[in-house]
Amino acid sequence: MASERSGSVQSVGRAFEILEQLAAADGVMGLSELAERLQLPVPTVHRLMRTLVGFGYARQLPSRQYALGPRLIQLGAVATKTTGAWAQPILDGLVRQLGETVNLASLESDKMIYVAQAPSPHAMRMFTEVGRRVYCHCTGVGKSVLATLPEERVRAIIGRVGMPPQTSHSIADVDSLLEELAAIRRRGYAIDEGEQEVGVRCFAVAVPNAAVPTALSVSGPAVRVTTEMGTRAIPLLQAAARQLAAELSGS
Amino acid sequence: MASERSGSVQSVGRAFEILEQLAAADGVMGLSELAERLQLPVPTVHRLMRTLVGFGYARQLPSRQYALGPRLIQLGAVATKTTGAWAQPILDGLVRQLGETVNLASLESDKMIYVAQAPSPHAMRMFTEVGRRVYCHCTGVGKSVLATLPEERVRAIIGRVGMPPQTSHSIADVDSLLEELAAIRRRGYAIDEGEQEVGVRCFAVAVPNAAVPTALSVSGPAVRVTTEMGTRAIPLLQAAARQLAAELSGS
DNA sequence: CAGTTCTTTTCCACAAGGCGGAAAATGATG
DNA sequence: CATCATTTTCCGCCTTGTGGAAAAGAACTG
Repeated sequence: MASERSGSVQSVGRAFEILEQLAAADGVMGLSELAERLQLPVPTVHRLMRTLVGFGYARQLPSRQYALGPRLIQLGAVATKTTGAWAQPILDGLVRQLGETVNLASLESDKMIYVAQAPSPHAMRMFTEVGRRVYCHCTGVGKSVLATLPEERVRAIIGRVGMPPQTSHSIADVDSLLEELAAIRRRGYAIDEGEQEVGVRCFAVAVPNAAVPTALSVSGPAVRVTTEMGTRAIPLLQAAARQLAAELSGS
Repeated sequence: MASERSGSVQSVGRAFEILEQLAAADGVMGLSELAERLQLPVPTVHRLMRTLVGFGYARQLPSRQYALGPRLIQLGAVATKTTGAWAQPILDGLVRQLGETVNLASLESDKMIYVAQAPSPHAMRMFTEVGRRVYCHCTGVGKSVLATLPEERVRAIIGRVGMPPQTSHSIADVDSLLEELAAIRRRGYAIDEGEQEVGVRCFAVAVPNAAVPTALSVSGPAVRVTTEMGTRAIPLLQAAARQLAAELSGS
């Protein structure tokens, strides 16, 4: 599950696996359960937990269970700001022109993670939090990014995380996906037709030559985000993507 | 600066010190600068950084500088949710009754960290982000918490972080602070009269018997948060604090 | 309330894993 | 193209983390 690259400091990796595990369980967990899930001896986990608690990255409840600590709040907030800050004005501009939610997402350990968002002014809108992680194969941003990668790397990603379908429209096998990616490369943008969530359509384009593969999308209910809107949105998205790319290499 | 408790795993502690350092510098830093600030040899920092980057908790910019990574966004989001979730309804209730911003903050490594907030409906309001950390001696929540601690512990905290004044109203020496704390214990609540930010008044009470010292406050511009409002707010705050304490021990 | 079982925590001998000095790559600067 | 600054790799030493075993606490139970 966690990406272990060689040359990594073991204990640090394990500490973060613990935090991820807690986050996945959405909050609290006992020591032994934690050890069980991570396939690590209990004392080892305990020592790491003590360290995390000592620093405030985890806390121990009166029930002796563990939870994520408040110190992570600040780190997360700063990370959000620094990751998305440079993009925010551009996203805001797009929302002003298009009136629908615009997202920026990057490839991170085989999934897409949303790093910035400008929400639509509409009351009924997508519920997508910055920081959320989604599969590549069934999202506009994910497919745009995959389309920029060599086939072997796409296969590697799918091999590791699989292609669990999110809706009945989700692409379910590798061959269909590769075909779709070819189509995306041809036309220069990706469409998500309710593949991630029923009734939601999304247009997406990749940010060219980004150091870490990144894409930009507009999404909203299919009744508002129509094909006609697409013809208007695509050029704007592509322009914004180029602008982001420029800023990215500029700094 | 960072709280090192014995029995901690060295490399894990260092890894987090790196992240904190990056967060403090509000974003990006080169390897050698990082090593310099942490007083650690460059190769050591490099190895830890490689680990952090490998896992996605840090990223390396094209300029080879390092920044906080997107993976922290999610951890922070979950931490925020699980830390403040149980308190949110109570805070929301207070805002409905008082019409001003309500904050919940906990003591964490000698400073107060905001763990939950319910913002005032007013347009002009305090800008306080959840996750932000402030000094104890010049905030309502901080003073309320200090007032619950034994004098020696207060002295220890001040000894470590000092009392840098934030405004001309800030308490600037230990003796005045201890007097103020005595007054707070007598009357049962703390007042912050523009000690943290000019023109902002704040009433605060500690959550009794919390495992980790925690306090609750209402704050806003002094023109709205008047002394008269205080007489109305204090009993509500105290009731809410008791309610929080109950929930805290209940779970 | 002793007896049983589960979980958390402490202890400690062992050696794996991390450490950091030195040197090699890489890239910036004049 | 030489020089300087910074990042990255290498590798031997030994500190530091590891995890089995056992103790200390909670939580059930008859």
